[in-house]
Formats: sequence, C-alpha cells, structure tokens
Amino acid sequence: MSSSEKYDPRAFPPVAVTVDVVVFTIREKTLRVLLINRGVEPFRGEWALPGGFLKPDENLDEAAARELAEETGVTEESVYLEQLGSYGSPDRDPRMRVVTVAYWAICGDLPDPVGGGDAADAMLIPVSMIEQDEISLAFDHREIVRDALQHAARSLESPLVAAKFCPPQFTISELRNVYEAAWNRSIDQGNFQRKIRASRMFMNVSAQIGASGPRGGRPASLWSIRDEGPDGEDTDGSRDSEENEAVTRKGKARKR
Amino acid sequence: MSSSEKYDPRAFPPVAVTVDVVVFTIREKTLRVLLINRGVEPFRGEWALPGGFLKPDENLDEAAARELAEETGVTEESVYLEQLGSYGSPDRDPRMRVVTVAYWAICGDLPDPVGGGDAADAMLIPVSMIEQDEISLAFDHREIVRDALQHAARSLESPLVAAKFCPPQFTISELRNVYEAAWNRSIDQGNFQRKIRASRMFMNVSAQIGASGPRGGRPASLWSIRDEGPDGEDTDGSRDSEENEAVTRKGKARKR
DNA sequence: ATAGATATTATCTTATAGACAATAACTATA
DNA sequence: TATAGTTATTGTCTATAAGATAATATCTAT
Repeated sequence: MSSSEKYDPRAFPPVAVTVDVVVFTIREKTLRVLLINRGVEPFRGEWALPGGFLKPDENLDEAAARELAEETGVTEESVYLEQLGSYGSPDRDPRMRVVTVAYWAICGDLPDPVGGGDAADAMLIPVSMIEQDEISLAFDHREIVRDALQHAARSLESPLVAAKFCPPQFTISELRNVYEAAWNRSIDQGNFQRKIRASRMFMNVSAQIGASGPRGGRPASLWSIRDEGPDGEDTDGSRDSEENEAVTRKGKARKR
Repeated sequence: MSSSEKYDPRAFPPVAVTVDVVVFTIREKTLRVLLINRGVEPFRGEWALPGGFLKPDENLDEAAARELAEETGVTEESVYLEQLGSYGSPDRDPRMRVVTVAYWAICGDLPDPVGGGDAADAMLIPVSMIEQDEISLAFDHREIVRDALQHAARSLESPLVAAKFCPPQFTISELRNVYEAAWNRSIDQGNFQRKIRASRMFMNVSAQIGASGPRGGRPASLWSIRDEGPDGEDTDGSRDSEENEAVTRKGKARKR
C-alpha cells in the first residue's frame, strides 16, 4: 500500500495556497515586471509580486486570472497567462506554511498607472534590475521572477507568444522589438522579416499601412495573428515556405 | 493596497497539498508509467499516480523525492526528477480541497517488482494505453500524465535527458531506442549516430566495447555522460563540430 | 563460407539561419 | 526641390544542420 493512503487529508497541518503572477510588459524598449509595494507585514514596504490566496471555489487558473485583473485591470481573454511552477519551502512565509503557485503573464497594453491607491505602490521595474540584484524582493519572489524570465525567454521562441506583447495590429519591427527587449540582443531586420513572413503565423492587414515613425522611414505594413479557418487567405501573392517555427537565439550578442 | 494583503492565511479554509509523481521508464521498447492501485477510498481499486501529502518540514522537491523513493525504492541522486505543474480544481478530490504539485521522473533502472505488498498493486503501463483512453485513472491523473508526456517529449530533445533512461554506460543504439519509444517513430541510425557524436555531450568509454546482441551484429562502443572539467578528453581522434544541441522531431512518421 | 544483424562511416540534397548588401518610401531640412 | 537621415523590405551568399540513402565493418548463427 502506498504511503499516500495512510492519511486523512484533514489530519495534516494547515497549508495555505496562494497564487502569484509575474506580469511582463515592455516599456521604453525594456522588459519589465510589475511589482507591488507591500502594505502589511511580513515584508511591509518591500516589493513583491502581485498575488493572493486561493479562494474556495476557484481553480488555479481562475485565481491567477482574478489576481491579474485585480492588480492590473486587465481582463481580456487575449492575455497570455500560463502556470510557471510552485514554490513551497517550509519557511518561505514567516506566518505559516504557504505554498504558492506562480503564473506568468504577458500584457501588451498595461494601463500606465497600475495599482489601486497611491502611485507609489506599484511599479514596472526593468528585469535587468532583478537579474543584477539591484532590488530586493519579498519572500522568494526573486527566484520566481528569475524562473519566469527563463521560461518566458524560451516561450518567446514562438512568435505567436511574442506577439502577445504587441497590440492587435502591429508591424514586424514592433515584433522584433519584443525579441530585442526580452533577449537583450539585436536581431537582423531583414532576416527577421523573412522568418516572420515565412512562418505564415500572421497575416498582412492589407487595407492598412502604418505611419512612419517620428524620425521618418518607410512606413511598415500592419500584421495580426492569422485567422483560423481551414484555408487562410493570402493578402499578398507570396507563397514562400510551408510552415516554419521558432525564432532562434543565436547570432552576435549585445549589451545588457 | 493589493487584495493579497487583506487576509490572514489562517482565516482561509483548509487546503491539503499533495505531491504526485509521473514515473517514466522503458520496458520492452515501450514507454511506460508507474501506476499504483488504490487501496482506500476515494477511487479504491482504481489506478493512480504514486504520491502523498506534503509533510510539514519538507519542501516540494524533497516531498517528490521521498514519494519516488517510497514507491520505487529509487534513491539515487542521478534520477531525473522535475516539477511539472500544479493541479487544483476545487472538486478534484471528493474529500476536501486538495492541490497537488505534480512531478515527473525518469527511471532507467526501475526494480521490476514495484510496489509494496502483492504484485498486483503496482504496474508499469504503456503510455499508449493512457493516450488512447484504454484505462481510467483516479482523480485528474489522466490529465497529469498527458501533460507529463508532452513535457517529457520536449525535454527529451536534449540527449542528456534521454540518457537518463539508460544505464550509466550505454550504446548509441540504446539511446536511440529511448527516442523511438518516447516519440514513437523510427530514427535513422546513421544520422542519429552522427548527431550524438557531434554533440560532444557524451564520451566514449574507450576501454570497453559492448557485446553483440543476441542476434549478432557488430558490437557497439559504450558511452557515458561526459565528465565535467575545463577540458574533456577525446577518446577517439574525431573533432567534428563544436557543441550542438537538440535532437529534432521531424522526418517520416511511424505506427502507434 | 555464407547469410543475417547491427554498428559505423560516408555522400548527397535540401532547408534554414545568419551576414550583409541593395532598394523602397517616408520625414526633415537646407 | 534636392539631400540627408531613417526605417522597411527584398535579395544574395555562405555555412550549417538535417534527412535520405548507400557503403562498409564486425559480429552471430548455420
């Protein structure tokens, strides 16, 4: 008989389950994470991930979506929200045993003044500050953010995920900026363009062409995630390859 | 103020946390999962993943390792054991609210008569039976196994992970069999050999050469995971490429 | 010695990524 | 209006890796 059968669940010491969300967004070409300034002990005054306790009648995904909505106001179903992993060291919360289920999210359109009350209780911090230990986080949230960063970097290999950082219609350069921010390296424009067009994951919004940037330049065409349907249309006449995949993370490195 | 600050953890209804482990191994060239026959309610008599409740003083990884050891006797640190994700639908356990943290493991050398008491209370079931719904599992364990299968298939892209299915010293064909079992497709011998040798992740155990199989054939050389060290030795004189990566999942499909 | 089996090496082709050059289409300014 | 600056887009070349396939090596069994 397996050991799991010997016990009644009620016989065990209480465990609280929380859900924390690592919300990524891009501001000023920089990948950032949403942090909340804690108003109560423990870790009062320190920065922490948005999160809260699991409620009796919701499942984990629902709890994460609820926390995300509460802290950011973002409720669209289009938001990318995925479970990251769970963290349960016995002493990670000084109050009692707390196991947290961490999620990570991509928000392309975070409202700027995040947080409920005063402006100082929420901020979008560049991930580089966490990577380089220039800010300390409550609980084990630094570890969680680091794991989320690793996971996100891999997930971005799919341009469909990267596009979640962009508005519904975007230029290929905007999409490229996502990669440059998240991977912190420059990506060749031409090769990237070829890759994205060949992937056939997006479709050209034929009717419209974006405006030139403030410094001029040829205006870019707009793209959006491809419609479903048994046979998607082709806006232009190209018929490159069949169905490619990931964007890779090689080539010359850069700064950071 | 974020919602997470309003509550004291003790104010929340009790949640039990369990750890379940999806143990993979290969038997008769088939990928299999370890299942335990439940001796108690709920789901008495049905098959379930090995697992149990989180203990007060252990973290999640420790709990998973403990469960793995209790159910299989495998304690080596060389075992591959990784968190998969958490499952917490409100009604997944009829007794009370139970959130489970699922792990998945690779055991290359599972002792055959698994389980504690009679032989019938544990078995190694081919994953195809679960994929094709030919067996029902307790709780939401079918979903967990399916997620584990997907995750494992991706993780195997690294030959270092695939090698965990093999004994410490193995032939390249044995390693190839891992892929053929897990991905259920045939892989070209020559190309695979080229790929593995070029990867430089393994080293030739120069002194020894394996015996031919029962049906003859040229005896294969033995390999093991490469030593660390600033500058690994080269057993043979080849100096192919520098450092390659994953095994891909393309090419002609096969049965299953 | 021969057939059958498996391991290992080699060759050819194709696809893709990255480097880099060239062209297109805009803004700003002289 | 011409020119420079900027960004988008297309094209070309090369190196690399993967897949298909063939050839060779070394064993067992008869």
